[in-house]
Amino acid sequence: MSISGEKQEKTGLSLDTLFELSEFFKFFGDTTRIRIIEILLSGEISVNEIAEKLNLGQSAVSHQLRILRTAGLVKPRRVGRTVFYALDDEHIGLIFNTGLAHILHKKGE
Amino acid sequence: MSISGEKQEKTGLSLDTLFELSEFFKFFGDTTRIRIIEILLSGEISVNEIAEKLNLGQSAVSHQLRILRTAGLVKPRRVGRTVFYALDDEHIGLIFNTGLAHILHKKGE
DNA sequence: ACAAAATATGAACACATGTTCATATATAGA
DNA sequence: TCTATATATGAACATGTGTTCATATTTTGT
Repeated sequence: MSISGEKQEKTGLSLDTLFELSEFFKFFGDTTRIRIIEILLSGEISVNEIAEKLNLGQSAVSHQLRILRTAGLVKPRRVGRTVFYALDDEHIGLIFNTGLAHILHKKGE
Repeated sequence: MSISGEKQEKTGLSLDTLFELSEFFKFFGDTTRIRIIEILLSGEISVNEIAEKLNLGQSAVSHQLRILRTAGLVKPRRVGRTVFYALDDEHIGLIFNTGLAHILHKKGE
């Protein structure tokens, strides 16, 4: 009755899970955040250095870092008055690179 | 002079590429689109069937399908007056599952 | 050709989101 | 304690985005 049913059953992911998944991808869906993530792929770096590299205001960067920090994608380490940020999760680089591989692949067609 | 430089060089991704990457992830950053993608992982399906499964209006679904279609993530096939949609790119499932693995991993901590 | 069914699309509206500006907090040094 | 530096945060503002409603388009059957 499960396999021979008249309609194909769904994968079984809950609405909550799918919502969380879309919320997760949202973090990658902003140019500033993606650029921050790319920088962090090279290692730990301070807020001001990020702002300089991105040519953005310190406030804008700090706001985005808070979003990434709250989401657990990024982890702060305080040294004196400067705060260094690093990627908190090994998967972040994987997802970044998977997406990157996709668009590079698309370009090469 | 490249390896022993005083500052670490960047990965070398252009602003354009990083912008495209964030735009790409944006497609996954919406609950409705993620749910559509999940449904399409099970195979081709018509617009109305998607709307029924999602309990959403036909218009809302059609609008989202247009976004996914324009982005090349989804491909239409017309049969009579009904249009069946399917994932156009093999990578879509990979990215979906990579993100899914991440949040499921996070939950299990 | 006409009516019905399936899908697409434009406009309007509500809501989310990112940046800026001003200011607060925290830490180091004198 | 006072000042300077680094970062964080709240409010305001502008822009982007998704849904709804109405309507257009496409195709089938009569």
